[in-house]
Amino acid sequence: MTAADWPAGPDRAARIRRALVELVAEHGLYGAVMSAVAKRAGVGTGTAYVYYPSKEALLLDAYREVKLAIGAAAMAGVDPGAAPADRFRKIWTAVYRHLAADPARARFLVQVDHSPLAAQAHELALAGDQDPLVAAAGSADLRPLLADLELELLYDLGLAPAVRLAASRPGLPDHELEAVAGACWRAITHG
Amino acid sequence: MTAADWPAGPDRAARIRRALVELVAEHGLYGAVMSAVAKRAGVGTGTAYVYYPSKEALLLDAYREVKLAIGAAAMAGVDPGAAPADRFRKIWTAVYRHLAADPARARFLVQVDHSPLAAQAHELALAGDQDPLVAAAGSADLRPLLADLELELLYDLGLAPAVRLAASRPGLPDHELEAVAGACWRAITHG
DNA sequence: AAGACTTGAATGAACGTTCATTCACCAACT
DNA sequence: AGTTGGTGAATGAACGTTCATTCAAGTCTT
Repeated sequence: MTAADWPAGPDRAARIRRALVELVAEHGLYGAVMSAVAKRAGVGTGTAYVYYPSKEALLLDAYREVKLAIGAAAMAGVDPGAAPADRFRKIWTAVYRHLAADPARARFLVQVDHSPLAAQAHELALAGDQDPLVAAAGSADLRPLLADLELELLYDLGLAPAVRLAASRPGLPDHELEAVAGACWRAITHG
Repeated sequence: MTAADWPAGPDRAARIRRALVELVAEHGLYGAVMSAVAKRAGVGTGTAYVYYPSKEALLLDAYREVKLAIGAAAMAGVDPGAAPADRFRKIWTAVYRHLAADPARARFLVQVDHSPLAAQAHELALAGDQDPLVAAAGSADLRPLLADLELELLYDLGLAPAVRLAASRPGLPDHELEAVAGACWRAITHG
């Protein structure tokens, strides 16, 4: 490895997670083969197993990382004093823009969310929580506005469309974003 | 084979498709192993290959079948003279109810729709078309009301929530259904 | 040269697919 | 009616491949 290569790779685990995310986005959960993940990360096959005990553990950790980044992006720049509807729109568009800038993450997320790993992944993501909807739904001024539906359902109708949209159409113009965000807000609130 | 067994199995291919749908719903696209599919269908492993050249072909045909059934259920009992918003609500709730009565189909659909097979599956499903949204979106009185978004996006915001809802919450009461259906309608129409 | 880390060929389990064989069924012939 | 022979759907053990995982050997660093 020369100086032109990665700078002695400060975080190999991060590169491995990133490679997994990209390959899952490109070839699906099955198509993302460990040897290919390692190759794209620029490490040997066995190195992945130095950092993770199994492919599943790697998948779950990559999921957690992506979710965490979304949570941070969603919450950055949200004014806690703003009206609930405005806060929601800010969060929604922040999620979309964050993922649209990196569609591989969006596609990765969508695939994991609809796979049998979803249950474990959600549980794990909620544990250390930073999930934007969970945090937002907890606030006292928002909760009475929300329809009486399970959190999972609120997520599916409210924020998940931003994720799927970023996965399939990363280049929507602002006015369409606002329109869809507004529709999602109406979907999760009463009447 | 006695009279108590399957009635001379008029359609083994149908039983194989059904077994696949159930196993994908239970264990995911990967977890649905051909030998298990055959066992659940009550046939030998090789029999699946008498009817289908590959697992992928079987998956796509099962997808087509499920989509076709949804299309039929969605369109049955829709009054072509009704107002567009009412037609949409009828279709939406029909899709939900059809799948909620058989959540395995809903879960199967969701998994395929978010897998790398989605592109092929959609193409194939649109070919023989019976897709409710495509048919509905084509009608002259509805189209001008719809937001200027791609068909795929209209589907994801309009009808797909009914599918996902049926997959995750097959027992929603009528008034919640109406609320969500209304939200979906607002999402795909202007302003 | 000892230690710590990295590697990718080797491993064994599991998968999709094949194919030699079976056998239920039917038609033809006696 | 009973017997024979032909047919092809059905079968499941076996095949070749692929994959996650392991580990003996190599390469740096100190």
